[in-house]
Amino acid sequence: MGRAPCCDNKGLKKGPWTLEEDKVLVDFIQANGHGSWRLLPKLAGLNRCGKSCRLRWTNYLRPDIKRGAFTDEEQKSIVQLHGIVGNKWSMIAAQLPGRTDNEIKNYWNTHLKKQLRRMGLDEPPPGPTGGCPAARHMAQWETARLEAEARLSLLSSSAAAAAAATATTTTTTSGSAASSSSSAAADSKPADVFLRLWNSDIGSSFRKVEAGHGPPVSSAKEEAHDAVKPQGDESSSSEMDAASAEYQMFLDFAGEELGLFHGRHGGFSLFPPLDVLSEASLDTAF
DNA sequence: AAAACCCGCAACCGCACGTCT
DNA sequence: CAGACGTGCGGTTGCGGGTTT
Repeated sequence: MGRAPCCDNKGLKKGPWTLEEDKVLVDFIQANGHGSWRLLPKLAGLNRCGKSCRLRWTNYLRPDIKRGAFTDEEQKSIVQLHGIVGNKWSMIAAQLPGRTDNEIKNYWNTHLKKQLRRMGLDEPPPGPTGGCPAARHMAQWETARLEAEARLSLLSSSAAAAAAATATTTTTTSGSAASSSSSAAADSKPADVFLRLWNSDIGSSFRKVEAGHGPPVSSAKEEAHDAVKPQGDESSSSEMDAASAEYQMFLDFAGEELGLFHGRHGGFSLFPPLDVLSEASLDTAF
């Protein structure tokens, strides 16, 4: 595809922004919005390329940017999300209000990477398909579990609310959340994907595994499993292997096929907006 | 006190993707 | 349908401040 070079215009200023430039940019955007970034510098009277303006605004000048040290909660979120989506900084940033992708990326590279190394965890190769398998699987498992629980809980409450409000309902909706979700399972809307998976054979096998062992595969076992086929430890039965494979199918299907764990424009969402979910649930449940 | 080194962060660069014509 | 354009993203670089020698 053809692609116009962006910042090759001679004479455009590069490097650190001055206070005056910042002020011009902020004033202009607050008055007019940013509109087309390419046109913005001309309209605002800045001798910068549009890309530079956008970067300055999104990473530094935006009023909703949270500055200062990352909290423990934020750190945990970053580590967990990184385990799931890899170096998808914008997706991670989307889960941390007020933080920019650039900030998170820098924080990861300068603090967390080192911290993990110090803790004896090898630095995971970035990306959903790489990394410490145990950490990644645990993070994915936890995400999938939370997602499913949230949906079940929402469906349950919305079904109850709708049943109370609508006495004329002919079809019975008083079943369990699972039965509600079963009807939802017939639908193929993205919001119901987790429930569909959760109620599938694959999902039920994982619920069984979780009930007995927590996450499907223990860290040590998984590490060994991934690195070299365990020789002495055959206690990891074929059942366990099958569960592990199904678990991976579950996550891969949700992630790869349906774009739940990644996607360029906000495809990843731990908890989609409630209104969207409730709407979809109500649509399909009733 | 000064040079060397280290570290964190802002900014740049180039690619990828979606939309428009 | 192909190419041009606009934008967003991730990786990398370079500068400035702090620390160590």
